[in-house]
Amino acid sequence: MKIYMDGNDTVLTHVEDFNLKETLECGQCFNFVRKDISTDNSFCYRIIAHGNALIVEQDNRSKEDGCILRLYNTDIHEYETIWEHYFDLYTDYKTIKESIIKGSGELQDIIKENSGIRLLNQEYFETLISFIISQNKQIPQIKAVVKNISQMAGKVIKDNGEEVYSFPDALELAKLSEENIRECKAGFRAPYIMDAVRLYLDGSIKEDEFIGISTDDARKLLMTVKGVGEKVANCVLLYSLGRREAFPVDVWMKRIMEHLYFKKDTDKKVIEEYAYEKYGEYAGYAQQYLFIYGKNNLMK
DNA sequence: ACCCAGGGTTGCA
DNA sequence: TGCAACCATGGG
Repeated sequence: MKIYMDGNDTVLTHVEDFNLKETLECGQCFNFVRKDISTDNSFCYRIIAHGNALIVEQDNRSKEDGCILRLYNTDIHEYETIWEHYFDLYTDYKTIKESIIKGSGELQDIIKENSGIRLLNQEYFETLISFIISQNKQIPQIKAVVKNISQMAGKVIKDNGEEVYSFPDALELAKLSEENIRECKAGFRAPYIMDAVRLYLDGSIKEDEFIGISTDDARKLLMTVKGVGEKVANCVLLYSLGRREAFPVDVWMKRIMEHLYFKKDTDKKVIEEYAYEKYGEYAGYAQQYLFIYGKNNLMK
């Protein structure tokens, strides 16, 4: 990978195993919009993360040498402090993909076709609230609630001539009433969000509490929040706390794993443990490919 | 007028 | 421990 500045933009070339569309639209992230300047040859998105807004474009014309990414109005410092980590760009996906294919040949085609999916490293508090919102909702609705909450409690960010809003931190969110949160269309999840904010601010689930504890203990700690069960906790672990062995099992992952391996109705906890035995530290990555597999083969 | 959405809690056996 | 009703809201 090569990095240089072009005017106000940071440009990355020879980026391997990276696809912006696959990465954003696989259900791990809700704080982005596709920009209408996307074309057949390039995809352009605005992502809001870590208090910043980023317009990023992937040019798909140069596949042999890896892709080209343009981060608009972004200097190298911002790239290195925020986006390199966010996009998981220092992780070698070749090894990961080879390891998964070795144990699961049936995923080979899917991994080759979607070889650019990356696991993002998102902000912990935002991820926690977002996946509390996600329960029993579809992705467009989740995105709408995230946007509503940001507009109500976040900070204004001026980005390329437009005004957008950051996802509020815990102190900003704490200023809202449960009724305010309901107005954002959070529905019955509003008290769950209140509970998460309360526990975050009293320190019991802040980031530091997760340092040096096992993933099982981390999962249990997250599940002390009302409205956080196994699935939501695993999403938070996987997408924001760097626990790449976490394996969220939702209704679809249950169907997919039953279809591929169990051939019968199987408890979600059993599926999660099987995935950890089969994929180990790469279980979370495998989950992304499995989901695409299911989307292509089982969902209609 | 239904039914379901990448769930979780509560209540009741 | 297991199961199913219920939870707001929007879209098919």
